[in-house]
Amino acid sequence: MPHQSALTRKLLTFVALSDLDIETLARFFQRRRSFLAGHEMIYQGEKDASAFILASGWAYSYKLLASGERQIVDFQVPGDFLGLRSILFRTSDHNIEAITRIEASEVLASDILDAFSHAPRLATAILWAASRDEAMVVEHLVNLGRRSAEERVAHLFLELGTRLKLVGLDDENGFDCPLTQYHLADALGLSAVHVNRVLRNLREDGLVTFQKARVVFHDFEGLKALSGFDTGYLDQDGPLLR
Amino acid sequence: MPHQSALTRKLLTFVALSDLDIETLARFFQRRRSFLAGHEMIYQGEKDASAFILASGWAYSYKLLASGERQIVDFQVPGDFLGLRSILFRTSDHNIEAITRIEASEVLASDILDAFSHAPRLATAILWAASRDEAMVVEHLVNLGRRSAEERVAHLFLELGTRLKLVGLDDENGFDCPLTQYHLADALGLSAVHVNRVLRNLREDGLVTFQKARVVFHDFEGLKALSGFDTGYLDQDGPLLR
DNA sequence: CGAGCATTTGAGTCCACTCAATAGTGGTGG
DNA sequence: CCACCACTATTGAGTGGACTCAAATGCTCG
Repeated sequence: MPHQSALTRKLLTFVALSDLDIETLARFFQRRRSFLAGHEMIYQGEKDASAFILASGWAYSYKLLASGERQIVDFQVPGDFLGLRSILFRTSDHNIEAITRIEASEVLASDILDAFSHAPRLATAILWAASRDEAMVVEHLVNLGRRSAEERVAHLFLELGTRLKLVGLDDENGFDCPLTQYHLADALGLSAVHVNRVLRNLREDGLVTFQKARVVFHDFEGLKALSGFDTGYLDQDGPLLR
Repeated sequence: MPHQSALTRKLLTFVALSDLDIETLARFFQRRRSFLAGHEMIYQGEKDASAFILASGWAYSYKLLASGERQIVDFQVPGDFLGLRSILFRTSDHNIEAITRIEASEVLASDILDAFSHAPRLATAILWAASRDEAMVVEHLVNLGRRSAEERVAHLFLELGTRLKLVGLDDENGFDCPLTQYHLADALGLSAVHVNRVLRNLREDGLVTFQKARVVFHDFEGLKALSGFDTGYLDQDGPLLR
C-alpha cells in the first residue's frame, strides 16, 4: 500500500510503533474514496464527520464569515491527516474542500477511538500529528499578524515547498501548485489584486515565480532571508518514544 | 483540591473518566509551583519542557520574529492547560510568559506519556483539549486575516469574557483583565497606538470600556453583532465517550 | 469558439502605521 | 515622604501599504 507510506513514515519518525499499532493503523486505510475537484469533503456544522488521509491531490480547510468572506487556515497535501478536529468535536467547526481531484482513505471516528483504547503508542503519535498541525496554524497566525504582504507570500511558498519535499513531491527548483491567486489571498489575509502585484514584485526581484500552476524558486536563500522562514516548526527531533 | 476542578470539569464534559483515569489525572496536580509576573515559564528552543495547569493568574504564549516583533498566539487563564505542544515536540517552538503572579501545577512529559499508556479515556480527553486549543488558534487566525481593527478587539474581549465565565471568573457586566494595550496589539496584529484609538471608538460608541485593568460590557449584543462572535468553537456538545 | 474563470494593470481611497510629544500611574529608594 | 524612573496610556500629524472599483487580457475546457 504505497499511498499510506507518507503518513506512516511521518508517524514512525516520532514514535516506534508495535506490530499491534501498525495493524491498527493499517485499518485506517481500508476505505478508499475519491472526490472531484471542488467537492466539500467536510463542512461547518456537519455532525459526526469522518477524517481523511490524503493519498493524492490538494485540499484546503477554511472558515466562512457572516460577511461571506473566507479565511483559509491551511492547505493539505498528500500524506496529510485532515479533519481530525471534526472527529473530536461532535460537529465540525470548519470546512474542507478539494482543490484538485482527490484520492483519500476515510477514517471513521470509531477507528480513532479504538486506536486510543488499544494502541497507546499510535494514540501518542496521533496527538503528535495534531500538535504538528497546530504548530503550522500558529506559524500562519504569525504570518498574518506580523509580516508584510511580500513576506507572507514568500513564507507560504517556502512552507509548501518544504512540506512537499518531505513527501517527495518537489523537484530540483520548485513544485507543481494548483492554487489560484484567490486561494493565496484568502490564506494570507490579502486581496487577490494585491497578491498579483506582490507576485510581480517577487518575480521582478528574481526570488520566485508562480505561473502556470508551478512555483519555481530562483533565489531560495533570498526568500528565506526575506520571510524569516525557519523550518523548526516542521522538523523532527527524532522519536519521543522508542 | 479546588484548583484542579476547572480543568477536570472541562475534561469530564467531554469524556466520562474511570476511577483509574481520575487517579492518573490527580497525579498531574502533585507538583505545585508559583511564578512571578514576567517570568518565562517556557521558552523557544527549550528542551524537554514541562507543561502546566494554571490554577490562578494569567499567562500568554507567543513567538518572536527575527525583527524583534512579537506575535501573541493566545492568553491562558485559570483552568487552562499550557505547554502541551512543548512536551510533544522535544524542543519548544514558542514562549509562554506569566502576566501576573501565577499558581500552577507542573506536568512532566512522563506524566502525559504514562497517561497515554494506561488511561486511554484520559488520553482521548487530552487530545480533545488540544483540539479545543487549536480551534481557538484557528479563530484567532480568522480574526487577523479577515476582520477590521474594531472587530478584532471586540472579538477578543468577547472570547476572554466567555472563557472566564466558564471558570466563574467573570461578573455581571465584565471581568478583571491584567492585559496592557501592548498585549492587545501584539495579539491582534495592530500597533499599540491604534489599539488605543480603537478602544476610544468602542467606548464612545457605548459598546465596551477597557480601563483600570477591567473590561466592562455596555452593549453585549452590539459587540457580538459587530465582531461576528460565535461561541461555537468554545462550546461543547456533550460527551463523546460515555 | 464562446463562456467562465483567472490574471494583470491603472487610478484613487482609506485604514492602520510611524514618529513625536504629553500625561498619567505605580513602585522604589534615599 | 517625596522625588524619581519606568511603564502605560493618550492624542496629533503625516505617510504608506493594501484596499476597492474598473477594465482589459489570457486561458481552458466543454
